[in-house]
Amino acid sequence: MEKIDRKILRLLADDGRMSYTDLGKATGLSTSAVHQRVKRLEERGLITGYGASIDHAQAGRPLTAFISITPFDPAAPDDYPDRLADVEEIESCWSVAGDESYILKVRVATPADLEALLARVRTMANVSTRTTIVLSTAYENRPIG
Amino acid sequence: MEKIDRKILRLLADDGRMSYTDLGKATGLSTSAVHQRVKRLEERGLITGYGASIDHAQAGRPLTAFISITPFDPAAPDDYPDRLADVEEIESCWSVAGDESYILKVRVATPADLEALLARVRTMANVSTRTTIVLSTAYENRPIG
DNA sequence: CTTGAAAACGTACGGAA
DNA sequence: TTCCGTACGTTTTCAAG
Repeated sequence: MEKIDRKILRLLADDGRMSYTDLGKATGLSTSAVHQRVKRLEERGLITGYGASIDHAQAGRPLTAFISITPFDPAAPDDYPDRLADVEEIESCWSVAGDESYILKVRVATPADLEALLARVRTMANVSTRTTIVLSTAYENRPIG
Repeated sequence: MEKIDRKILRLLADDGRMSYTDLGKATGLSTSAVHQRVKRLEERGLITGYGASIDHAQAGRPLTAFISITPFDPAAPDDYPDRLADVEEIESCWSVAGDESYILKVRVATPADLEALLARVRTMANVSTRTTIVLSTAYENRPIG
């Protein structure tokens, strides 16, 4: 991939609403040229979508936590993401190599909600859990060069 | 906060480029009414920004990892986020309550890059590290209702 | 919240380097 | 190919009611 495309990705990661006009000025291309490049980046799947960043604390979910899960039954099928997909408190789900099998990132309103969520996760997925509470977020989802 | 604002947040989290026209149709408001609401949500800091989601694997950083860090000196000042802010491989930095003090989420191209990054983090911050490699991302930064 | 009007933007297409 | 200019419809934006 090319230098200008990288720059476009960086700019759009930083401000997904930047106009093609401004993208053009920033890259030294015409509006239509950047437009074509962005469309191509979308088609090739390099840009997977656009989203707004929400202040979840202000939006009613001030408590963030990581839940690491370990299956009770080592022979159990690895379909945790599917089984947990409907749990809206779960923001992210990674399969990992390490002490545990999966890591979930969750957002809830109160400790009581976290407790209830943990109970749900444990019974839905038949796993043991280890929870790490987030005290503060220094930065999150920074655009990466 | 109100039901319609919640809906707007959800829609924009899902598609940060949705037009005010479409937001209006989805919420039953006029274009300018949603426009005003969105601007107010931005001013109040509920919407902190807009971004494009990048396929980092395709963009040259296929390897994601979590690095948990523990200070060697328990009396050391808690300025790790600042000290590490210039390290572009670090996408997120959380202060946590648990076995460790901070969790970093990083993206690199190769295991060798991860090795070099770990060395940098250890010396820059005078910490010990525990690394968890991400095998696959089931979902990440899902919009939360 | 609505209307309304001007400016800016997205988008498609033909042609040039 | 990739890029540029033009042209048209749509969207954004900002008053004022």
